[in-house]
Amino acid sequence: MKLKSFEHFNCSLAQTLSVIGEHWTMLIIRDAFFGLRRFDQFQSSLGIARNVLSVRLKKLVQTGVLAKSEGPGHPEYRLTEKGLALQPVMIAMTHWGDTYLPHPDGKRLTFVDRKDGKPIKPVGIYAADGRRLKPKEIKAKAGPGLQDIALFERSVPAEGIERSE
Amino acid sequence: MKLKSFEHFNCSLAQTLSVIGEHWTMLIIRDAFFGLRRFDQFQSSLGIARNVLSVRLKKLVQTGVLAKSEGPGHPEYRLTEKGLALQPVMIAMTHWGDTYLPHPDGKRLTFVDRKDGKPIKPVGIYAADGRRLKPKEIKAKAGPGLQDIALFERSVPAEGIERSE
DNA sequence: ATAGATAGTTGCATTATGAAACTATATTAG
DNA sequence: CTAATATAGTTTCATAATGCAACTATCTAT
Repeated sequence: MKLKSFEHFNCSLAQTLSVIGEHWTMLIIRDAFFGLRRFDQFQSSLGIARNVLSVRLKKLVQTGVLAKSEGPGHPEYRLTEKGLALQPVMIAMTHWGDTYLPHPDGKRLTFVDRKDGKPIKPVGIYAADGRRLKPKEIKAKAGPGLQDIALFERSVPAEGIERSE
Repeated sequence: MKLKSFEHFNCSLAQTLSVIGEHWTMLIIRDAFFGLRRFDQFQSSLGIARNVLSVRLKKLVQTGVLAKSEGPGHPEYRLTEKGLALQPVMIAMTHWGDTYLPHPDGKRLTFVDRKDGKPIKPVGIYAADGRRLKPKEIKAKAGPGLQDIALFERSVPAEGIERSE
């Protein structure tokens, strides 16, 4: 009765969750984005149990999200390109929290373009021509990799994402 | 020794995770996006244990992500506006999985603009003028709600997101 | 070489999950 | 209206994951 893994789902979201979906993992990645690199930095920043941190870091290295420095000196963990690519996920989640679970005093963090200091465009879904799309203005289409289309087919005309015929 | 909650962190990402970060929760939300509404639909779609599903649904209703139908008839769970606003999170995660944990046969799903059927703009971070920004082209600035700036201050000059001076 | 700091590992108590059986409510068939 | 079935949970129990503290090992500085 192991904790059920999501890897068997043919679903990119489930695949992603199997890598970053465990307790603490996203917060470790956030810390890495903010420059933390060493075991004790993560540990004291998060208050995570050391054994759990150990397991999480190992898996993140194994899945290629973090790279562990080799050679002499204390180990350091840094985001790989694959890990850096999680930035939109992190910012989307942060933005949702800012909006729906806000701090009473106002925004905690703002993300700005380093070049000119202007805030980034709000996270969201945009059409090819740049229009901002609302949840129900989007459809999902099955691609070649969707073999087990059971769920997709079973879906009734959808709430938010209508399936394509 | 309860499972540690993230609510005490003054961090919008942690707040978000305290709502959607538990095992199974994001997949339930995905199913809701694809139109599933009833207990047994979620259960058989995911293969989740019924007691766990029960707990998850209760919490999602309590946090306002899902709304449970009242009155007679079998209960139905639907995304609220707050829940629909998780779409960018879901799509960002799906996109990352498509890119870095792909199915051998190709993309599983494509999201398209319902109006013209064209694929949406790739999920990412965009500058105010529309330029696509890479991870390291972004800085984080502390806002008024960031009272405990310990972590933020401790952060060394950052990997991916440089903190503002 | 020694002392302290950093990076883990080990062992144990508790909580959360997985699975199956059980109960309760709602719907359908007769 | 009643009986049968479907749906929506709850309960119980075994196991795995987490939290915590103590321990060991490795690295760094003096």
